[in-house]
Amino acid sequence: MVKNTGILFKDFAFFKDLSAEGQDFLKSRIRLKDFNKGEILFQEGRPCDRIFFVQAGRVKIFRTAFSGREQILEILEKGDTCGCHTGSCEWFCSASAEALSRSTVLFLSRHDFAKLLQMSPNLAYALTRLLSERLQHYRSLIEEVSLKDVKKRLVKFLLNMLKDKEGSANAQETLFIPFTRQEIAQRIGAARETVARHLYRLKRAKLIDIKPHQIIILKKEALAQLLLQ
Amino acid sequence: MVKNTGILFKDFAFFKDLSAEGQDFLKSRIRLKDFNKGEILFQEGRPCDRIFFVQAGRVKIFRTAFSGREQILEILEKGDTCGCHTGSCEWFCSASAEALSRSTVLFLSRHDFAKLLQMSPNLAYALTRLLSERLQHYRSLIEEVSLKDVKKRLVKFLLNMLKDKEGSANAQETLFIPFTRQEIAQRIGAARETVARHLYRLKRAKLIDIKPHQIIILKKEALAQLLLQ
DNA sequence: GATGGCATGTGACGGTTGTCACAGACACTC
DNA sequence: GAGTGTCTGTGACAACCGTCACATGCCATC
Repeated sequence: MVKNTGILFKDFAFFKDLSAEGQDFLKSRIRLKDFNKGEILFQEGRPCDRIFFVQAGRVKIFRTAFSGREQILEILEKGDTCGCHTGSCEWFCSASAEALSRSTVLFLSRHDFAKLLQMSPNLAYALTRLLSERLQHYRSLIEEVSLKDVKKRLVKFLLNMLKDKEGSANAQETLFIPFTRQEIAQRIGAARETVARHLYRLKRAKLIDIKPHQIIILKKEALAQLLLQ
Repeated sequence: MVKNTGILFKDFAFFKDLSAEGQDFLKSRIRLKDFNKGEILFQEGRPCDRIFFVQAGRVKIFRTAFSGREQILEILEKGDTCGCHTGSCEWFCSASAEALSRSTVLFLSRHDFAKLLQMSPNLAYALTRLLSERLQHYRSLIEEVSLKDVKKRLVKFLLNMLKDKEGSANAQETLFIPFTRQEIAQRIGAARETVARHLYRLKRAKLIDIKPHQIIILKKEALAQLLLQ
């Protein structure tokens, strides 16, 4: 079932301080599973009996309204893990998860993870850091969705993608966008059409250029300026 | 400076598993401070060098937009603590905090708290739980602000207040509302006027009744029904 | 009892945004 | 190359909501 678990500690900074005992336990208990694009890892409201770690691919964590509209809470990539780590008090999934592309995921039962936490105090400490970072991300998302209009949220999204890219410091940068307009909309809490409209408004203002799967940032400073209004 | 620290372990379930060593350390390092209504505990963006625990009163954690509009992220009461607990990676406050009423707050420096975490593995474990719960709260808030209209958010707010009250199971319940309309609006991400309008719409529909500082839930089931649309 | 400050209710108005509908572009399969 | 499905842009429209403005009510303080 578990192929090349050696890779485990390379991909997950999270496990790097695990004791030898903890490593053995982890290796013996962890399970590997592949998901195709569109497959559901778990669903909001269902019993939550295991936690997972993304080894490859991209997984979206999201909430769905009765209307069918979705809000993406976060997108997990290699090395990331879901937020359902409490020892015992959280019995139901507080969100759903779906693979955005073919993904490889490591699973551990809640029970085993709790045991692992008890065995390795360092791990609990590392977890508090990880959860704290997630908390900050959520705080920003709340502020944006609640207090900023779609235009600002979109610009912030583009500038964040640029930051993550951390490439050359050119004034003109090409962003490869691995998301559909629909997915961008669901991330920033808007409708697909509204996102398309704002993108073209930015293009007409000559702040960006739009190519298939790409967005070229023409005036980074001017975009940043838009956020300060 | 620290009067009757004995009360510490009674009010904070969080510290109950602390080792004797940890207790001594905590008692020697913790500081107490009172805040009047409206006073700022810390401000977004400023260096974040200490964490705090609310012993009495109510403290709002919030974000402010350039426009001046606020979104309340959470309200801390007796026994609660702020979310800025990471050991070293979070140097700036990711939100602001203000006392909603006269409040007594315990302070610990970041450095001391990190030391305490290292000393007491149980504490780190308890902290992961606490952060996980906060994460869930944030997930709900994001969904509501992003996917629900003000009417639904308001009804959800009322029903949550009813749940927290955990009193008698009467069909007709009186809620004491310790918030101004403005504060309710800032909690659910809306404008003061919109909240007032929706409240009166609910009153005209005979689902609630409105008295000074009180809201009487007349038809709990019908209110819950509104959320399922 | 008069005054001022604050919380509140209400009307008018405009802007943003979601929804519906449809057409074009593109990739992929048969 | 035809057909199919998905992604995308765009127009029309209604509705929700925030903002401004103003009146009212309540309370505390003097």
